[in-house]
Amino acid sequence: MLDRKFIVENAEAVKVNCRNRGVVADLDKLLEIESQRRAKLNQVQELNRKANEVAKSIGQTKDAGERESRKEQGRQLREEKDRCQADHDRLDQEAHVLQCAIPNMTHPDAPIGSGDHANVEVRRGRHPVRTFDFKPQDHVAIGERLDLFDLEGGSRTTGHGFYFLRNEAVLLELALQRYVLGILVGDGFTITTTPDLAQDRILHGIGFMPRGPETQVYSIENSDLSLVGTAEITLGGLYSGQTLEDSELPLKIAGVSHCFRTEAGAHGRATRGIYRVHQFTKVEMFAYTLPEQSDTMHQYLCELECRIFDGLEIPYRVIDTATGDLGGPAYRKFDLEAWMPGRGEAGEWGEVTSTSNCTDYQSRRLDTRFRTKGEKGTRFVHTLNGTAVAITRAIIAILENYQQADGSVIIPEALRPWVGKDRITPKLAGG
RNA sequence: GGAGAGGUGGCAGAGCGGUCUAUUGCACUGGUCUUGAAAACCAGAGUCGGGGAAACCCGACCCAGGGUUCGAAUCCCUGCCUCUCCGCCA
Repeated sequence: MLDRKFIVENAEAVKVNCRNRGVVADLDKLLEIESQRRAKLNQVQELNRKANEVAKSIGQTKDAGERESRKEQGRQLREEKDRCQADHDRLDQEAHVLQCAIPNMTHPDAPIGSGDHANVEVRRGRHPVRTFDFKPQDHVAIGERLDLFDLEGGSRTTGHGFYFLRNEAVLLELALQRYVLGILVGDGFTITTTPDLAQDRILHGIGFMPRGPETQVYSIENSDLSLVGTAEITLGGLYSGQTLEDSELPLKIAGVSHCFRTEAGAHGRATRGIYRVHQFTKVEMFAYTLPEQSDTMHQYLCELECRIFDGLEIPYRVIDTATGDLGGPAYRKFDLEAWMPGRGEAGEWGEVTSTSNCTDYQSRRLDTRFRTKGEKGTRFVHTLNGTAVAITRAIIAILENYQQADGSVIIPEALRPWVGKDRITPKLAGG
């Protein structure tokens, strides 16, 4: 969320930003409520001051009658204060709801607009799109032929959108994790495995909406817990309420977790196979930085994602996401879209990773601050997140790009140490 | 799961209804002294919010949330967390 004082002082810029992002927010109402709240706050503080004064004087008063009359005065002041406080709290709550609906400000270089045409391709991966001398198949057909997924089994036990990985696909999942973790450790990340559940207030802070008809996540009944849609939630919540030292920033953490998403309202061609599923494994990168470091860190995370896919020798392009497609917390977002030759009529780009700079939007709600030595007070850290690897999407990219005319799939060299073979071939019938 | 102990400033650790504006020590910052440093001495110092050009003033904060009271770090209730012991378990 944005700072309330900032909103009041920059109302016009905030309005323009909402318009660019296609967000409807009642800013005028917020400004009105906020000014009422300020007035109430002053009343509360004044009444408190008076009541404190009275309470203090009673201890020093010897005369019994005088004490009684002061007590009565104190009682009345506190009662009046409580009424004002209740008014204030109600206004504060109202303002908070409106405030939460306002998206982050936007990086000046982010393209303005919405839809695919507005997004800008900023670079391509090192490996060009491969040309096939046969009609490439999609991952569903490849997986079926090589016995790599059981979609029906997932559907039977759990429901549509769930799956079993089988055979080499399991090894691929583990190999991908091991491959990126090696890179991340080498780059100074602290690697972690995270809880797959988090408290609703943490989900809120990150920008998710647990519970309610619009929710993107699954919630646990009779608790304040939800399954995480990404480790961004737990990694971002990790220092909630904490004050870090400026000397320990930037902090680079990676987390391996399962991701659970309801994907409410997402249907169509792209739901085929394991492209859009309700559960998958992901290695997520997260960074806490000083405000002046976040732009550089964002570029770095994007380059790291590129390095990971270049290392897998998969063609991709990088997209600078336009304002209309940015989620609420993001100040700027880059997506990596891998070439998926089996998709659509003649192949399509499909999102495989994404990295966002959320500036202080999340840290303000989660109350994650930093202290600068020699400086008074604290400031909010900047938070950034990026996908190191989302297993299912990466598997799709591998299978479709590495498929061979004979029906086999070559294992990317970078993964062979952990898969233990260089090619997936059809299983022998009856084997 | 059972029993017990405890959560107070960066850390250690007092306070048990109004002299708390939270004692004290260590660490920290500035100053005096010194060629420099150490020691000693003096002073200062938290966070959030409100007001102010500023000096500064005001409110809130002793794990969290409720309650009692004119007044709560202190008393009562609930929750969370930590530690010790026992049981159980991968």
